[in-house]
Amino acid sequence: MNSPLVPLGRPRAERADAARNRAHLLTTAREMMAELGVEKVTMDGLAERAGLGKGTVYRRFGTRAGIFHALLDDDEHVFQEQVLSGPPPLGPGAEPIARLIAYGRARTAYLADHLAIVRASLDRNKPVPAGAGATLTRMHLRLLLRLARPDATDIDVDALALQLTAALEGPFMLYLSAPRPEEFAGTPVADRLGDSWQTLVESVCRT
Amino acid sequence: MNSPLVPLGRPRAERADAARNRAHLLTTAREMMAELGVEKVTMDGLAERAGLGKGTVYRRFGTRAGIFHALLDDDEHVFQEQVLSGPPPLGPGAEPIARLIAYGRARTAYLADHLAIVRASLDRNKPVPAGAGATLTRMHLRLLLRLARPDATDIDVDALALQLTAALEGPFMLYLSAPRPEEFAGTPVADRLGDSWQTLVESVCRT
DNA sequence: AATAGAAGCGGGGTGAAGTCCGTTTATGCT
DNA sequence: AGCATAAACGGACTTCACCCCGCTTCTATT
Repeated sequence: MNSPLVPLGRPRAERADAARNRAHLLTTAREMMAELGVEKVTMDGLAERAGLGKGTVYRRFGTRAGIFHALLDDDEHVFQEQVLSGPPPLGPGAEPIARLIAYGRARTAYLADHLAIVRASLDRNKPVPAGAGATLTRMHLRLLLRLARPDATDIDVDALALQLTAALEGPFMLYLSAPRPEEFAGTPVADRLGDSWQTLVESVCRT
Repeated sequence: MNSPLVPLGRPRAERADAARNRAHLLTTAREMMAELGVEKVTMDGLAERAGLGKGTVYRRFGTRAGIFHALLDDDEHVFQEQVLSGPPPLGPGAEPIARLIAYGRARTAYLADHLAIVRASLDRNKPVPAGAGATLTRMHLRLLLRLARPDATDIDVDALALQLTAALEGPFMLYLSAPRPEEFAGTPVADRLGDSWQTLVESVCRT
């Protein structure tokens, strides 16, 4: 018989060699990034250095942005974990407003730390920054806004969440020029944006 | 003698043939955009259709994004004019808060109208959206914020202006997917963002 | 009107992203 | 172990943005 009636919940697991290659490509990409800078990580170069064909690279990651997206994924996951089930005020348990502020600060720091990769993971063809970060931010802000202003029937939570998402992530994605990636992490700029975020949230949530 | 000691305040005016070619290229670009969509406007294609060399296109516009930037320029100029010397509340003469709200609504409408071109004018290499829009927005918001909250020594006007700029323009640049450009102009989405902007500004400027 | 020299022009060249498709290989079944 | 098959692989190919540089044309000057 066909052993399991529902043999494969999903298409089937990734083949072992494929998984190996994915890991290897990611490692190689990180090396190249460290050595040459983000700009110099090309698909051809990566494939060659990894000793694989270009087709393979594309099969695994789809696009150049996809590689950086994958690179981000681990860290993004850790971040998400802390938001969803870490200690307050970032995680659950604190007042919504405190959580909003904490989220903004944490996200600001995260973006500052990952600036180069985040930029590289933007795909100029697809408008929406692929899966990860922005969507999480938007969902989370919407949730917290609703909690913070449960009464407010007058405000458009979806639109506001979208705008605050942009306010939080936009400066890094669009408006701050960063010749040297390390220029933001741990510098006043990130702090100022964090402080300013707090002011913004406090204003918006004042009843 | 060399007639004028400071013969030319600027490098010298654009040569007549160059100006003609620029205009022709812009016209052709508009045609191609209307006919084929933004994506299909390639540098080679544009040059060929205009009956000019690729080199010429590059000399005139520098980069692909530069073309769309130029296409935007006229409208951007009109917009700027209205902000700097049009009738209130968009132009000078109204209360700062009213002007902030009016600016946001006008800018939202503008971006919705020009979505496709604005997107195309983003240069994935240069982080800062080239000259025009964003900088104007940022400057203007900063100015108005200072006027609206002259007392506030506690808030970081620069950072806040940056975040509000992102809140205003970010949704169009990054987060709204627009398979059909006309989907936004004049639809609830733009209105909702405009309304939401008003709420945001009112919150931030409440003393 | 002639002229010098700056500004403009053209199109072949380069590097990188992304596609295609014939070949190879892992995997689950017998 | 042997086999069938879907998945993975590789690398040539296409397309596109952008560069380079020798040649041409405009325009200010005399």
